[in-house]
Amino acid sequence: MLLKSNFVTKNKNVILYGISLAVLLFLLKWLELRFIIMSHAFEIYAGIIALIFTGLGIWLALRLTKPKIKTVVVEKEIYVEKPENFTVNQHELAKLNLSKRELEVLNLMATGLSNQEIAAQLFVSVNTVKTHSSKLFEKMEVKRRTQAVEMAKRLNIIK
Amino acid sequence: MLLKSNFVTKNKNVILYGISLAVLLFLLKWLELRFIIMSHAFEIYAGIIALIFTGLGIWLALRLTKPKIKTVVVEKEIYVEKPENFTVNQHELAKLNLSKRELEVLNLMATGLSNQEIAAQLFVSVNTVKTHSSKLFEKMEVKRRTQAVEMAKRLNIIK
DNA sequence: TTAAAAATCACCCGAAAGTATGAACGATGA
DNA sequence: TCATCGTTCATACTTTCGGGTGATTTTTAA
Repeated sequence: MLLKSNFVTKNKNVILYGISLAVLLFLLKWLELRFIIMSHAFEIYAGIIALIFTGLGIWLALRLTKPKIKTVVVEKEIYVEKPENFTVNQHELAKLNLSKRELEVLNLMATGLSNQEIAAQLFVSVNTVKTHSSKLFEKMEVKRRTQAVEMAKRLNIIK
Repeated sequence: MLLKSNFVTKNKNVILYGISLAVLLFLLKWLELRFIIMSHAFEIYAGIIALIFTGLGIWLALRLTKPKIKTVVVEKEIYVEKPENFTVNQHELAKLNLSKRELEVLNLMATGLSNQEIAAQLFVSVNTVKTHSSKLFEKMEVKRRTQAVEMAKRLNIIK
């Protein structure tokens, strides 16, 4: 049942064409009887056939052509929780011209460590840390470690 | 010249149809001469006309109609880093149980301001700012402003 | 209405932070 | 080779920060 229905659906156009053909042949037979005896009736008859079948062809073509499939890709944005794709802004970092050690101190500062703790981490004296921090404040043109950290995070030079 | 060329281009299909028609009529006339005397030749003739003009109709339709376009929308998921739609983590903020003023001080601290500057911003004395900061350090269980700011940013309670 | 919490301010003190200056040493590069 | 820069450290000094304590006033909630 379903198969038959499917067959009908699939061949709908072919069946319609067949029926149309049958109807037209009947019509033509009738026309033949009416015009066959008239002079020049044949040319008229041929013209009518031509017109009708041209129309039929057009109709068929419109039915049977498969539509072109145009694929439109719509980008759907999915917001992800800040993935760890942090990349250092090398340009800004370069502009600041910080030394390796100064940058280390800056990073440790950003974690909230005191000079004492930073000194312990780097195995140097507190005075050294102070020197580094003073120089990096100067280079960054800030007055406090909090400002330095804020700026560094804003410029994406530390995570 | 250009106008004429444009005209030709625009009506190319119509002209082609005209020419096809002329050729076909000539062909039909010839066929008429050959088959008119044969028995049942007329049915064959009509069939040929029908076939040819059906083909012509199909050809015409394919030429003259705009191609059908079926648009298929495909959603492509692209992952975007959460834009600056910073939202305060109310849950974490509530857990800390900070007062309005303490949160204000915390926010100003995060911008790198000193207690002196914060006091000026809030039109209170430095001592008041100190009191607020001390209490918020206690609530956040940190020892320094830098730690407080680091924690606050990590917990998404300040921008 | 009354108690608790928040906000305000003051004073003191020690710790931490930051400035200034100088010095020593090694690496780097013109 | 000489100058520069980075790193290290020290001393001395000032400023800022943070803890502790206490007090007053306002706001909020029970």
